[in-house]
Amino acid sequence: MSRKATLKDVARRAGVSYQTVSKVLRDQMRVSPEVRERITAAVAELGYRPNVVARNLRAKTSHLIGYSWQPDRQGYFNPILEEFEQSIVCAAEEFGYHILLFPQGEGAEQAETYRDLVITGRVDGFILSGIEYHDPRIPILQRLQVPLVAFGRTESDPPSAYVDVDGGIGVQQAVEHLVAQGHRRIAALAWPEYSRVGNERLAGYFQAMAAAGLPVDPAWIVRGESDYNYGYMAMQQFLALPPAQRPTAVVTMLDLIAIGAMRAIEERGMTVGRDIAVIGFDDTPVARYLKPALTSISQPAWEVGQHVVRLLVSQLSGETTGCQQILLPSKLVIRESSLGYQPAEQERAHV
Amino acid sequence: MSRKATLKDVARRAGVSYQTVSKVLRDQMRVSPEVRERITAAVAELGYRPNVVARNLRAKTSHLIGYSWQPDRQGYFNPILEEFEQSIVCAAEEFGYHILLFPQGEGAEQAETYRDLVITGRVDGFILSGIEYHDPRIPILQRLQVPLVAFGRTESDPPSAYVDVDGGIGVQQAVEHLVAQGHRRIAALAWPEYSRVGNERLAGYFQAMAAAGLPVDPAWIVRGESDYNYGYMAMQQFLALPPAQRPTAVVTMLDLIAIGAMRAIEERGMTVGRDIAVIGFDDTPVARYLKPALTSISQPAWEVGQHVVRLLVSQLSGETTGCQQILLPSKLVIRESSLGYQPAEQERAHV
DNA sequence: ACACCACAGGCGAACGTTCGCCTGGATTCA
DNA sequence: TGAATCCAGGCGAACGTTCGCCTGTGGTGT
Repeated sequence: MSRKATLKDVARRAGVSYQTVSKVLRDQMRVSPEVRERITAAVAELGYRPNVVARNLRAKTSHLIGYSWQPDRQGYFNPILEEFEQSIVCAAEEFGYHILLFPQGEGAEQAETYRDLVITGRVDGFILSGIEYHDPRIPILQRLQVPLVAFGRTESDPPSAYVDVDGGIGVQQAVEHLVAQGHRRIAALAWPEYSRVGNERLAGYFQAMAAAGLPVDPAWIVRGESDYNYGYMAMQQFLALPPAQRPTAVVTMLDLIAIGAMRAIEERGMTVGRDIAVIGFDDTPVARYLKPALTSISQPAWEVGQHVVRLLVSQLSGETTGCQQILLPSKLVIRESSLGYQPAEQERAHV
Repeated sequence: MSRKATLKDVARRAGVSYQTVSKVLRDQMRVSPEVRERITAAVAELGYRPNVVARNLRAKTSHLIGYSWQPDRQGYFNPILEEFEQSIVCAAEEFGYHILLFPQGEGAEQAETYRDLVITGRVDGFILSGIEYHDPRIPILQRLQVPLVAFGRTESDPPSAYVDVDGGIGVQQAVEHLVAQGHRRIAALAWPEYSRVGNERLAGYFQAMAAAGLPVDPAWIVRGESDYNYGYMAMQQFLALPPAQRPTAVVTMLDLIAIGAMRAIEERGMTVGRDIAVIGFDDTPVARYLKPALTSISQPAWEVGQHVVRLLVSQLSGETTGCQQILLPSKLVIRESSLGYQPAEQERAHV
């Protein structure tokens, strides 16, 4: 095995032309059982495996899928994307594809990167995550006419394929759950207005509040970035409100934000759950081990990955099958941080 | 741009042979300024980029690096590997390589996967993580004569390249820190004996205890897997020991284990830090946000990735440069969970 | 004026496949 | 028995590069 065996080596050993070997191995040709036997024997003896580079050159394909992902800010963790990545790798393998990772660059340089990967024939298609409004990657790739599937709703024209999690449903469930626990003043720690994902989730909040016939005080909606401090500061802001206006429950966009909020509550000498309920998002692995255990909204990241790959492979094999846009529900996971609510004195008087 | 431009297209436009274009673009040939100008103009107009598949076929290379990684058990999170992965992707790109992900299979099937990736010419080399004693992947790849660099110490013969974090140093620092805080009975929540990484870290513990002249009670060493429950149960076990034998500080192998231990302490009505100090490992992003904030040992995962890629690329370019084994130090990050120790009455009497 | 050399640039071949068409011998049918 | 049919298998070409060698021209030294 000093040199890798090629079709010609196998052919010489089997006493046929190398093209015949190629065809037989791919079941493209009927041959006598005897010849077939000689060929398979030669393949086994030489340990022959087709050279994918040569194959790809001929077929103008690479059987590689590019996965564009943005390196996380230091210290920010995203278990959802981690699970998603594992999912697409496993799914791709089943279809005979592999995942090529590349970091997402900035602006024009980024466009060049995509163009390069496509034009140089490195990848056959793309998977994108972290889709935001007017994501610049979509038009770039559409102009290159390369198949793509996004994890996240896209609003391009023509429409492009995507799979997304309906975060609104989870938030809606969360609000309903809080209402059932007796909460009436429910706040939301949202993301900035430019965040598509954040707005979709927030919509679930408004919908559920309206459905429950509860008013929404503008002071209950605070927007900020994905970090602990935002949750901490925003909760302090809530706690500074007069008791009658102060929310008794908070829905957040991220577990880390929820953790910040929980800390602010505790530092005020209050108890999370009993005094103020807190709900996170993503159901980070540690959520269940926090004290109190954090109620959170979990995303079916694995399923998303499976669907994404399935859609992309169907595009790559030329099938223009119907619906290329899939929405999966998120799901509320109830734990201690949203249980045990005991309204304060004046509250109970009101009810 | 309906069809991708090739060397021949550029050559036709520039009025030279396509081989000349190839050589000029790679600076392998001196040409008249005039011809060079015509060629670069043609390249720009056609948006030509060399087809990497064809190039790789000719050069018998793929410029792809395989990264073998084991899908995590559900709910287990490993921010270290996440950071490591991002690091190798970025570093590889700088050298003109890309990272190909593939899930690690089991046993014989696994060997077949590696063989396939190499023999079919898909990847030029491998990066491995999660190295354990007698890792089966090393001999497989060595037999295939394919360059590899591991994240984790290997003890193969002939030796193979690796980069690893010296976890022992961090544990040593942790113990020294605990001793400085006044602790004398320090326990260790270790990993099973088959864990190479665990044993290396535990060695740091023994070394530091010996250096401080402190005896180690066998009851203080407990072994278990990487989960919350192990930390929780083991700590309960410690708490059941008679006060004079009970450890006042615990060093663990993972933040999640430390979290379990903290919970057991709190449930017993004791205070982490003041009564019993707890130290984690990996410095997970949430560690600083726990209550109390968790002292932990951080690994320079990003640097490890940079070194791994550098070593691999040097192997791939045929350089047999000297030292191919690098050990980077881990570092103790002190937070509340190991501060504020106040020995109980009888302890102070002893001192 | 002749041999020599440097150098710009061309040309054929090779990398390992896959694809489409061709060939020649055996089989079938009238 | 002759022509039409079938089928196993061969052959040349192509995918887009890179590599090594060859050629022709212009300049230089004697």
